[in-house]
Amino acid sequence: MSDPKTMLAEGRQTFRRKTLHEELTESIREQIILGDLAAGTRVPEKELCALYGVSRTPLREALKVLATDGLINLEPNRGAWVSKITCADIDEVFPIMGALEALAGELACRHIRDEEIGAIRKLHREMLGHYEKREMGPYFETNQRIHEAILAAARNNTLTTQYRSLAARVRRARYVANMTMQRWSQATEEHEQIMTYLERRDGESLSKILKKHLENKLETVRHWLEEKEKNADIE
Amino acid sequence: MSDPKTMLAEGRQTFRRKTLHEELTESIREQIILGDLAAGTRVPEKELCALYGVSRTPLREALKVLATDGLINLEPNRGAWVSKITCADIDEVFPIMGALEALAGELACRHIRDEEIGAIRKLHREMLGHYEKREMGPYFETNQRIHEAILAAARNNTLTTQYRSLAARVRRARYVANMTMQRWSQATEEHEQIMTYLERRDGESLSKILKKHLENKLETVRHWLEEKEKNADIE
DNA sequence: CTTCGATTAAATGAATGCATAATGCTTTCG
DNA sequence: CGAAAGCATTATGCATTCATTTAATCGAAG
Repeated sequence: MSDPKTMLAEGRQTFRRKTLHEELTESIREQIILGDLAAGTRVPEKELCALYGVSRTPLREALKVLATDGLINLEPNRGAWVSKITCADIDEVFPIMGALEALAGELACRHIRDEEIGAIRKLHREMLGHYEKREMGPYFETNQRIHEAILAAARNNTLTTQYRSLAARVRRARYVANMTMQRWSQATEEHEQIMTYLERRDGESLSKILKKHLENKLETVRHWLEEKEKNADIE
Repeated sequence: MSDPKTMLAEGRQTFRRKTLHEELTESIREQIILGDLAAGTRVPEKELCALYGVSRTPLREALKVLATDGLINLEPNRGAWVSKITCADIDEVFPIMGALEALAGELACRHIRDEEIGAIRKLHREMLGHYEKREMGPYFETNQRIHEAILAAARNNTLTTQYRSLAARVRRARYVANMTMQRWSQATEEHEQIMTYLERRDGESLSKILKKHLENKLETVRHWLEEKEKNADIE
């Protein structure tokens, strides 16, 4: 897109001084995604201003941006919250991510170069290693990099942006969700198929399996969230 | 999502006072979509402030939001432009819209009620009337309402939001693009099929035809934009 | 005449201050 | 003793002001 941030990303970003509100947006977004700012907590402007040592103006601009991204809720005269993830949310978001990943797979098969497939294959093997050692954290990490690589191969910046924006909203949940061993092995199997279709450049099949992969992922997160919401009712 | 704007939409929005920056965001967004603010024009803060009679603070907040929506480009210390629509842009955006509409169709078939199908059928007939009378403007209008109705039937607010955001970015082009008669009749035929599959609640087929519909739409807009960019090169 | 540089004007980035709406507490009355 | 109303405090919305960057114009040197 004609968005300067993406267009000039590689060439200029390094020495382009960022404005305060940009840095704030990134920083706060990260805090939310990583869970440092827990879902549901209020975000008083004054407090964050003190924390970052800035005035309210750039902070408020950052909050507006995060609100349109869906990470924060703003209500006039009532302030800002870190938006909660509910079952209803992920029921909405995962199918969309599925559709986007399906498209990404289709496009990737058209555009991907051999060396990129090689790189993904490597990531895939790495992920298998983590699976066998039951290293959940590194597994997630590598898993995410694979999906990012497929997105990159799709050569559609807007698609990447949209996907990331949605992913950020649910990532907090995905980090914590404990997969059952059964689901984990199933996911790994799906990834095997993803790899196969990608190497065959079979866009249609890749598209389908990616969509299904997301549907299954939804089930995992869903179960976890239902438990959590049940517990939350108690307090 | 847990966005208060959507959650409280029916119940409270009517008597919830809007803030200045919200009104500004809406107003400017509309101006851009309708083409009152032409693509590529600079948007000096001072000028818009004078126009709306507000200070720079809420205006700047509105611009930040529009920038994340992709309607405006912001470059630090250099100001804001209404983002241009290039061929590259629509090549990126239309496939995504296709994927989203396909999903919408699939979900709609699961959730749509008979009376909703009836309403769409009515819009469909209305659109056919505009087609036969060659009324391009009303045709577009009705066409858009049909797609909106399908989205509504999908019962996925996030999907609707995402779709609208993308649609806004290309709508300016779609308004102006002149369809050839051949393309126009093809589009009408596609809509006939859309209607059929929707009434059969055949999600898979509806999904496919909607995706294809968007692909064809892309071709139309593409041709028009290529012409335009050629002309633009002259100046 | 062209080009490089400096100075100045204009526009954006950020901070401060003021007005207003919302919340919590106290007080009073039923 | 409980509930409602009024007041005080706090936080947000917006305007204003100050600082920094960009760019434009004018002048001087090659």
